[in-house]
Amino acid sequence: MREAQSAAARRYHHGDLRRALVDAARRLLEAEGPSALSLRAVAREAGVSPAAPYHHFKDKAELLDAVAQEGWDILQSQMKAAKSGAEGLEQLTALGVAYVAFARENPALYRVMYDAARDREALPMDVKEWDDSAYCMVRDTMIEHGADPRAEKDLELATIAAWCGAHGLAEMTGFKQFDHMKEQLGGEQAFVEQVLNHMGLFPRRPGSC
Amino acid sequence: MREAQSAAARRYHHGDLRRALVDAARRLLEAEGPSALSLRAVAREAGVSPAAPYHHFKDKAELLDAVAQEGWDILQSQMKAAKSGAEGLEQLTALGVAYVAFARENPALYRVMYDAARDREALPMDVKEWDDSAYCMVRDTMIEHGADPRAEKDLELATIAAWCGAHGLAEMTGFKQFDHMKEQLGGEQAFVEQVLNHMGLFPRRPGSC
DNA sequence: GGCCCTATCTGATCAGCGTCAAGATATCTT
DNA sequence: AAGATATCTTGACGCTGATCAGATAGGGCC
Repeated sequence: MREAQSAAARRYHHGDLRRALVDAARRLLEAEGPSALSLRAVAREAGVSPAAPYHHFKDKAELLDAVAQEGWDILQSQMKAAKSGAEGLEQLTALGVAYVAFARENPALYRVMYDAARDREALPMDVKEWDDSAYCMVRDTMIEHGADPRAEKDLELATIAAWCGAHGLAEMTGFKQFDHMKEQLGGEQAFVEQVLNHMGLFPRRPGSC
Repeated sequence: MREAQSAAARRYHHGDLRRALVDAARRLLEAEGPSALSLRAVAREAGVSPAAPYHHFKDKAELLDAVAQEGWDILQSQMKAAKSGAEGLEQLTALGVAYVAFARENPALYRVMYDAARDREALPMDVKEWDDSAYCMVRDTMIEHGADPRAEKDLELATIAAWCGAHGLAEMTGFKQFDHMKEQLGGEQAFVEQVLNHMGLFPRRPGSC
């Protein structure tokens, strides 16, 4: 029953229960999906009583926020890797693909992340100032490939449009309505790339097109 | 305690409890938000015992699916109205604005709609065949304004891209990160229009741009 | 080293949830 | 009129998030 805990973990005073709870939550999330993620189940998984988490988190929402924050960190690092794995303008598509891939490979985590953002505005609030944030990565990539950094408004709108498009695609890629198209294009990856290319990923110069 | 019910509604046999339950659910949803939408609360609001709904819906999810279906119907009719209130290429933007406006004005309902779609694939499955569906409205509008109906794949990809973009924008427009930009543009409506215009709403002809 | 203070964890408890089974009641059919 | 059927109620079960008093352990102070 307690094989999931390390020797250190089963002491009365746990050592780092906060960490252990977040890990347990992520384990449960992956194994059982978001609906199974009860605070009591997390406590059970971590091998402590149902009331123990309340010494480390104000309530369930605060635990979920911590899980979500880890999700943003992982997403950010995967996008960083994707960017450096591509060249030229394809970096933008690569960022989008990495975003959607993360959401598709970690659907439960991605959902927790956005539920936290919606319900409690628990997005990293400094997302625009933080140099490594997904937001800044997209914006900077646009600049690196010719977007005018002085057209600040256009640049920001284009970044927002790209983010929204990626988020929408991430949530809808799994819809069965698109199965036929995915098949026709030779897989989900190709489908995602094509849809991304149909979005205005690159900022429009005034009067272009 | 029972003033919410009509005379007919308070009989032992309700008459049309199914309808009353869906209405009660929508009332609760608007008043208290999605988290308050318990089956027991819906039954209470309809003036009926907690077990009564089970004679009309298999479980809570099936009730939510019925609520979601009404949401799609309303969204569709609002988009139809928006299209006929605009001219030329602006019809496409108008469709997008109407979509986002619906989501913003009925956030709880919109969320129920997409949760149903995600968790139980409870989207109107014939969305592509149904002439008045949002999907077909967008696709047909593109054709009416010069998109080549024979480039079926491109057309479909463009429609999907538009849908994903609108959905993403609908879910993210409320984020505080964008407040500065909304203010700068003179309101949320203008913000939505601008972001939509930065998405590739219109299908790309091969080689354009 | 011994002692107390404080942070941490447990166990019991509460109201509310989704769901089900058994029984009561009204409507429909014949 | 009577029996069959659909509908609703009552009562229960196990689960949830949350709170509280009490048990326990570790760190700082003498």
